[in-house]
Amino acid sequence: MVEHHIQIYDTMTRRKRRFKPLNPPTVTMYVCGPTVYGDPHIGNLRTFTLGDLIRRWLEHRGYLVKYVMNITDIEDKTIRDSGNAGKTLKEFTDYYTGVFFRGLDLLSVKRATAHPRATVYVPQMIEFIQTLMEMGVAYNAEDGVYFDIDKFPRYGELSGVDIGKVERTERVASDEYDKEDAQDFSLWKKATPEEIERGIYFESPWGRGRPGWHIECSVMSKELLGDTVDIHAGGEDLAFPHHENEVAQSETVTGKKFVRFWLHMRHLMIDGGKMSKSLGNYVSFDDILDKHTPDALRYLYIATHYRRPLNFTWGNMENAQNTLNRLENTLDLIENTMKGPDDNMDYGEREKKLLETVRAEKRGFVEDMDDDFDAPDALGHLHAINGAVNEYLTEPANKGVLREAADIYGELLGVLGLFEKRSAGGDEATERLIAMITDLREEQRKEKNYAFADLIRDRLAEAGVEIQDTADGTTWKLKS
RNA sequence: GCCGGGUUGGCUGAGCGGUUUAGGCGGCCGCCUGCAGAGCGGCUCUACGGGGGUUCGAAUCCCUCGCCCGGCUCCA
Repeated sequence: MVEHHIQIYDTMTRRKRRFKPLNPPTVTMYVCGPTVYGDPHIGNLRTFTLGDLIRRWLEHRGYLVKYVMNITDIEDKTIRDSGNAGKTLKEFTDYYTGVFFRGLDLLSVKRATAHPRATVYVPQMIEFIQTLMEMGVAYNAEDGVYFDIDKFPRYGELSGVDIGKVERTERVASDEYDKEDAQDFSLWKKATPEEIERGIYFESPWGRGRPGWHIECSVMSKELLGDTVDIHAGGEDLAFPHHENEVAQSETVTGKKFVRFWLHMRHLMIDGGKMSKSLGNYVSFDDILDKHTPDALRYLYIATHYRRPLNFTWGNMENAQNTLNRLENTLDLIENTMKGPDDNMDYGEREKKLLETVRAEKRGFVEDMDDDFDAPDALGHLHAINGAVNEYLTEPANKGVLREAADIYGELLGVLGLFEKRSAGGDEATERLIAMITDLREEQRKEKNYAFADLIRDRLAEAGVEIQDTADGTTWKLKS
C-alpha cells in the first residue's frame, strides 16, 4: 500500500481526522442509496458520483474498498406509485432500479461491490428487530414496532440535535402514528388492508407488515460489511434522523461502534435555491443529456467540494463542458502526436521542464485529494499538467517523454473517472476507409480544390466523423 | 424558534495576517491555418455581503447586521 496521510472530515466529531481503516488494506464503505420510485434527479446523482470519487481515491491509494450501496425497494412512495401505475411493486421497482443504474453507468459511477435490495434482507431485519425487542428498547404498538429513543442516551450525538429541544413542529404534532414518544422511530410497519390486498407484506412475529426505512441500512451494512464500517456516507439531509437512528439501533444491538467516519454530501441547488418540482426549477438528468455529455456533468459535480453546496445553472453547465473539452482536446493532441513522425529523440530543456512540472503537479494533486478529497483544488494541478503538455506539443515531441507525461495525465483523469467511455475510433475496416477518404481529400486540397475538400469534410461530419487538418496531416475521430 | 453550514471578479474556484496574488471558463487581440477546428502567446476582468474594531498591515482575527442553504420523522 502507498504511504499516505488521508484526512477525512467526520460529521460525528466535526473535524478532519487522519483516516485509518479498521482492517487495512480493506476499507468498508456504505452509501445510502436511492429509493427507486422515479427518475433519479441531478441532486441524487451528485451524491452518488461523489461517493464514487471517494471510493476511487481510496482505491488509488491502494485500499481494497468493499463498497455497498443499498436500493430501497419497499417504502411508502414505491407502494403508492406502483399502485397508481397499476404495476406490482416488483415490476415497478425493477424498472426504476434499471433507470438508476443507467444513470450511474452514463456518469461512469462504478458499481458497488453489492447493491442489496431491502426486500431481500427482510428475514435478517426481523431478527434484528427481535433482538431489540428482547433487549427491551423497542415496543410493539398498534400500527408498528418502534424504537424507544430514551433507551439510547447518546441519541442526537451525530446530528447535534438535542431531542429535548426539538420544537414540536406541525408534522410531529399531527403525527398519525401510534407511538409513545413523537421522536420514537419505526422499525416495523404493520400492513394496511390495501397492502395486504396487493400482497405487499412479510410475515413477522408482529403480524404482516414491512420493515421501516432506517432498519434497512443498519441490517444490510451489518450483514455485508460487519458490525463496524469505516465509512458511511449519504446526503446531508440523512444525518438526522436517518443516520442518527441507524447509530441508535446498530450500537444497541452490537455494543460496538457502528461507523468510524461519517461523511455527508451537501445538496445541489439550482439558481441559488432549492430544487423542487413545485418551484418549477426542476432539471432532470435527461434535460442535461440533451445538451451536454455525461462527463461534463461529472466534471461539474466534482469541481465543487463535496461538503459545499453545488449551484447548478445552465451557465455553469456550459462552463463545465468547455473546461472538459479542453481536457479532452489534449488527449487528442497526445494521440495524434504519438501516431506522428519521430522528429525528436533528444532530452533537452523542454523535456526536462515538462517532466518536472508534471511530476510536481501530480504531487500537488495527490496532496489535495488526500486532504478530505479536495477535488476542486486537485483540478488546479490537473490543469497545470494539461497546460504543460499542450505547450510542449507546440514543438516536435520526444515520444518517450510525452508518454510519461501522458500516462500521469491519464492516471489522474482516471482517478476522477473522466473520459472512460471515450470512443477510441472504429474497427480496422472503418479506419482504412476513412484514411482513404482523407487521402483523396488531401489530393484535392493540394490542387486547391477547397470547395470539394470542404464538401468532403461536411459529409464526413454528417456521418459522425470529425476531421481536422494539422501540420502533420489530417486527423479524425468519431463523434457520438 | 432551535441547531448546523455558507457568503470571493461575468461564471466556477483557490487563498486562511504581509512576495505578480491562483487555476479553469468566458471576452478581446495576435500566431498558426486555404477555411474550419484544436493549440500557443498576450491582454482583459483585479473581487473579497454591509458596518465597526484589533493590527504597522486583513479577503484572511474579533464584534455586529444582512442574505443564502440545510436539518428539526422516513427527502441524496
